[in-house]
Amino acid sequence: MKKVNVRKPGAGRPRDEDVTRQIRAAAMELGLESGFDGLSIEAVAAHAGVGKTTIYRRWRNVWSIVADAVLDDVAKLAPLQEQSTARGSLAASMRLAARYFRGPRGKVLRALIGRAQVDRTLHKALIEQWLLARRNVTREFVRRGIAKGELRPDLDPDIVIDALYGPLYHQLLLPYDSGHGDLSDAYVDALVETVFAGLERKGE
Amino acid sequence: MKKVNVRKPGAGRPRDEDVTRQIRAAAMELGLESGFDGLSIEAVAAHAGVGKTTIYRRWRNVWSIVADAVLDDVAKLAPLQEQSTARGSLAASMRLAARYFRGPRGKVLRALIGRAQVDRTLHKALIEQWLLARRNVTREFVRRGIAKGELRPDLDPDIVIDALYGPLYHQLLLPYDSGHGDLSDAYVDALVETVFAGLERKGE
Amino acid sequence: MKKVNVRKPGAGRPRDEDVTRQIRAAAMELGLESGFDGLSIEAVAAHAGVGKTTIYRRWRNVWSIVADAVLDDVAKLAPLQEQSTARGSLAASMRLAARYFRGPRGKVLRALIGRAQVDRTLHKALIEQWLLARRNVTREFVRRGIAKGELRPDLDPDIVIDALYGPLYHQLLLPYDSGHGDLSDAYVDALVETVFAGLERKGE
Amino acid sequence: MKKVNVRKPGAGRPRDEDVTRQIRAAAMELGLESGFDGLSIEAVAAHAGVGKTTIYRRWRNVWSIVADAVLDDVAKLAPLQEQSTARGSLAASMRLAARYFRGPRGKVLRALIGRAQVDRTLHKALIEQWLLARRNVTREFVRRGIAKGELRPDLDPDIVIDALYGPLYHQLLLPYDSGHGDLSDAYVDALVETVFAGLERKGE
DNA sequence: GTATAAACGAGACGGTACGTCAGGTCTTTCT
DNA sequence: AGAAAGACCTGACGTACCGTCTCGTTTATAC
Repeated sequence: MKKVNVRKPGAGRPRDEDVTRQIRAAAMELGLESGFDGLSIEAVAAHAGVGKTTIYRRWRNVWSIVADAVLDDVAKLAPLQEQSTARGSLAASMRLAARYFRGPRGKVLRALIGRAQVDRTLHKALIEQWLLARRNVTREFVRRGIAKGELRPDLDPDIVIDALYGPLYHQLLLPYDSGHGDLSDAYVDALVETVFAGLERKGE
Repeated sequence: MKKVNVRKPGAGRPRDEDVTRQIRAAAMELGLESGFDGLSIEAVAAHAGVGKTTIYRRWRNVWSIVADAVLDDVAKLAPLQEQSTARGSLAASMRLAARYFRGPRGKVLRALIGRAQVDRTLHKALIEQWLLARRNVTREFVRRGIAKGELRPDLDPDIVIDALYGPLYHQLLLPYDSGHGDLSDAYVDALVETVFAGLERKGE
Repeated sequence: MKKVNVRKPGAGRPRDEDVTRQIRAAAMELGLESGFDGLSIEAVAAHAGVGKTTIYRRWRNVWSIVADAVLDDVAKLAPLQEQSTARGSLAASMRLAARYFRGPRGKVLRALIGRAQVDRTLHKALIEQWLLARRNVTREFVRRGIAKGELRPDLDPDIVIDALYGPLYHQLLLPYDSGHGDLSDAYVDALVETVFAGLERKGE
Repeated sequence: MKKVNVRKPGAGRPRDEDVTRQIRAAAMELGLESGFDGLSIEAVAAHAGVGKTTIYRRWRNVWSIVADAVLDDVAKLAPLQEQSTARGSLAASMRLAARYFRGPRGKVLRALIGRAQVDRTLHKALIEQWLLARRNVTREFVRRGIAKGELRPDLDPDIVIDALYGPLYHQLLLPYDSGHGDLSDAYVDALVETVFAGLERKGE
């Protein structure tokens, strides 16, 4: 999302990285306190003590700033966690994701996913830098589970992940408030249990 | 979402329902052809050949018009379908939902859910008039499945529905384009199969 | 300079003439106190307590406002004065013009003529509404002087007026500060005397 | 107008006079082809292939560049010409001035005088380097004419010059397009004739 | 029938933000 | 130390819409 600077070096004054950070911070701060809707370049510039041009030189619109700020530290904030079993890895990682969703950054992610429905570039960035970055790792959890005989051999990893994470995104974006709609660890555990065991009544 | 009209009736010229329909239509048309982002009251008014006041008299903002247009015909366009088994009912209804998501209205729903992340009123309307309206019926499918011994007796209906529909919304909003990311009937069927059977390898 | 409003009447809210006057006044006030250079639409709007659009709806740029304000009351402020002789009429009118040039409006006129050198529309407006409006009357003074035998019959009225008023504009725009460079009545009188009598030494 | 360079010589890299000339030329070229209004330092720098700083090091603003370019060659381009009689000297010099006014440089002079109405520094420069430079010489023409008995002994040289040159500037800045408004030689001759002979009908 | 009252189209109004341009300064590297 | 490049803050540009407010007109009920 950041403008790549391919240019013969040494020409002109270099971009000030401090300024870049200030802008990112200002955008997040303003967004979190007064809502990401109505977040304007003008306000961010003022709050960061920066000219508008300085912002436009780096990003094309407000959402790019926010996306930049969020996607920069995906890995740190909602990490994936491998354990000895596939079920363990998935459950642990889902709990961490749910925790992230519940926190203040969850609000930002919601706004970002929301805006992405109407902004192709952001949509692409989100899928590539957020979704697929995580899924590529998660798929391996599933594959290893299958290989080790833990999981059914005929499973499609992506469908498995959809069945587990889909509900999480659903609760993030459309929480219908029904007892466990708060993305609690209990909800995650119940969900994992349900999906792993299946819906059908066993035996006889 | 529509402004309630508390007034002694018969006084003054009545609202023209044709005008209301024209505005709704104009909003949808403009949104579908040039994107719901950037859809402005001014443009809708011009396209509908109507004064701005006439719109503000009925709705508080553009998104209310769109929500109104969409939520009006939820039941008709993505109906729920009961069959003899819970699995049958759920699978059939999910296929209809997926079809709706794939169609032109899916684009609108995406935009609406997106916008709702940042607009409390819309968020509430969407959950109540769209999500819960459907879920209340769907829950019965699950309950009857349990009652009939078709499904595990310890299931939480909401978690079941999350596990089945969550992936659908996930694919609607963040399609990561991986083979079956197109909300096809095949995807729905694979998903149903996976969730119903569970992930674990059955003992010997 | 004012936008002519040819439109079926009764359509829409009418322009507010008070607002128009406020804007004109604000422009003049700001210009006189802080210089017409650097006079911005934004400042005028702020000072008049008016939105920018409201200004753009009436004029295309700041100079049009000023021209509008000045040219509106040309006739009142630097009137032409007919007397019994051509010389009397010309001298009296020139004194009034000089007085106008000396006053606060002279500063505005200077700025306006200055700007006109670089703005075709303004140039045209100035010549038509200011210069020719006056000259058409002044020419009659000269013609009548010729008819009455007061002035040489072979004179070209325009050259006569140039010889008399040219110096006045010259002193307005490029005052070289040389004793009588202040557009005083004495200067006007000396000028009239010199031009009327001619430069040549009369043959004995 | 040029920044004077009082500095111990040999310290650092010397100013490149070629660069100075390029900038002057670029300013004139851009001004003549796309109007002196809207002439920007940025554009001049780009057109001259020069950094903005390099310009600011020499001049304080665009108009200083233009003034510099014009005033540099006043003497060459609109010279004063002494002849045997005062009338001859004045008429000849006025024709040369009129020719200059008509030419491409006249457009620049107009713009400069225009801008000077709103820019004190430029105003001062113009009066000193252009107007007074010429007038000091012209005054001698008049004085000698008086001394030789050619002209009335009671004349004020400045008023004489105003009466003759005033109309020229008037026609330059506010050409009202009336037959001879084109600063032609014929116009100059008619003007000289009129002013020298005076307006009054002679004797009997 | 004639008030009265609201809806309606048009468009003016005070605003906010947009994205761009230029101003003048500062900072870097190269000459 | 000069020069070219370009980042930086500032402030104005002219435009698009916002939501509110007149206007004159139309369309209904109620007196």
